[in-house]
Amino acid sequence: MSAERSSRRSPPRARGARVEAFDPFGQPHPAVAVDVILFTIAGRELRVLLIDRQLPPFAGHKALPGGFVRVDESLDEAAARELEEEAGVRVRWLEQLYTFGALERDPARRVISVAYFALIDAAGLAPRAGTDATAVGWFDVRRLPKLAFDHAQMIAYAHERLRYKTEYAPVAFQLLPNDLTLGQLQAVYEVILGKPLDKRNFRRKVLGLDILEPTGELRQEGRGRPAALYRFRARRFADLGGGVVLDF
Amino acid sequence: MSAERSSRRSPPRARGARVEAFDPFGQPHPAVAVDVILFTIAGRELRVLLIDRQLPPFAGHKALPGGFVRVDESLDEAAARELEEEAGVRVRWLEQLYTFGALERDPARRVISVAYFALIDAAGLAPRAGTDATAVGWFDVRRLPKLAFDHAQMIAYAHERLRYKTEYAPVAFQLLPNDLTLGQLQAVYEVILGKPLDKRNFRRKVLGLDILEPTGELRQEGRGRPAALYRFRARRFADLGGGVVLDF
DNA sequence: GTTCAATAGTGTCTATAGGACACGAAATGA
DNA sequence: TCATTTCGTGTCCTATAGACACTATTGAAC
Repeated sequence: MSAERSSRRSPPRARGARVEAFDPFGQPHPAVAVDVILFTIAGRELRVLLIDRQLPPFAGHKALPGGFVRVDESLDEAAARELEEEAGVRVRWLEQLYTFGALERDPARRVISVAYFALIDAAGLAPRAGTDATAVGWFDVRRLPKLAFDHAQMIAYAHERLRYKTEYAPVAFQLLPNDLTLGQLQAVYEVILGKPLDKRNFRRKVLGLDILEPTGELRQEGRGRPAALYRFRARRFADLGGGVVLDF
Repeated sequence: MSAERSSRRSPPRARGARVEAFDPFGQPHPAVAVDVILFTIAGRELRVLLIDRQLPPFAGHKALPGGFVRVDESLDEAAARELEEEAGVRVRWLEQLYTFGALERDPARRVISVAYFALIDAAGLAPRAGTDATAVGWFDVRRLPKLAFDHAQMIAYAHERLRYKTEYAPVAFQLLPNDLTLGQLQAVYEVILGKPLDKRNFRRKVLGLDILEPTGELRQEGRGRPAALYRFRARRFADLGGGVVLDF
């Protein structure tokens, strides 16, 4: 939701007053925001990026990065921009999740929020606080703090979509570096799905999909026998099953 | 789409001027609309409901029913209301499809549109023109006229979602009366999926789902041997796989 | 340098789901 | 009564996925 998150355009005002946007004919009108659920994998946990809200409503609560959509940018652009501004994170791929439009989801005014979700590999784990948000951090989706607005619902829905999508589309690769081992990949699947997988069945299936090519190199994964490295053969993200590829 | 569809709140104005909504701080702001893709089955075709636009932009074009979201209604309510006002159709069930937010999708101003889709059985085939729209009609999805805004894209996406959903959720029942024959049901599946299905495999699968109970009656379907009637055991729509149940 | 601990890598059997496939039964209309 | 239309039924085959256990290679500890 995101009301008043953009401090740039949200001067302090009286609490309790319901302030609305207006259409060209002077009628009150819902405002439009985007919120982004950004997942990563670390420590065998699925984590989501949250920021600290500074302004009411929900000042002091954790919230998803997000903010109002500008009139000169698309929804996809707004989501990518807010993620970069508020969390200092650039993503290659975004997918629209759902649009939340309940009347009282923002207690201060009527805001409709288009939720997006995105995935990032562990290398992007150190987000810098952006201009708008002071603190940024990663939280285990199974142990979330109290969240502003309906952000808990958004995260739950995003997690569900991620689970479904993992079953039929190669989205899990977004959570790993380009070169990866089958052990890493299986660990990612196990974290997302929340259950252990059989190693032999997993390898048979993944290798049968013909989306991995061996690099010929080996990698030492802690101790133990070194594992063969593979590279994800993304056909320009054509088979990610929807979503938006950001080209930069 | 849907800009200026609500004639009630859209007086004539100069062409070409880009009129925007404003947020509480005087900044230009996107407006929010809903559009509804309503499908039915008739004449072994999948048909979609379209209305005639009266006002620019795209005056004279066919368009989806839809309009601006009011500040005192949820998105779901707005979609149901517009469908009833513009097309005289009440539906029991709606599902949010996608939110379209490209900059130039409405040439007159910035409008973000939340698309919904809904299904209705053939008994609802005679929609009355509502207050806003003069003419309402059903069109074969394979042979659509030129459409306003990005409505052709919306319909294509809705059709795709309907196909996917048909494979795993019992949505097809929305397109048939309460009491139905397996022949009718198979015909609906064949129209949605666009391919013939094997009768014996179809019956084995559907009956194995345990969602149909025989009423014990027979129905004469034209000529030929009478068919057994079944009733869909909707567990309060709990297994429709998402969407909004409207209770009235 | 031997042993231990940790991870990598490999094949078979079985159960289930789904696709292909053809004919007799019951009704209507000519 | 005959031709036409739709209803209703069972078997085989194949593909997919789950269950299941052992050897190989490395680093660390002793």
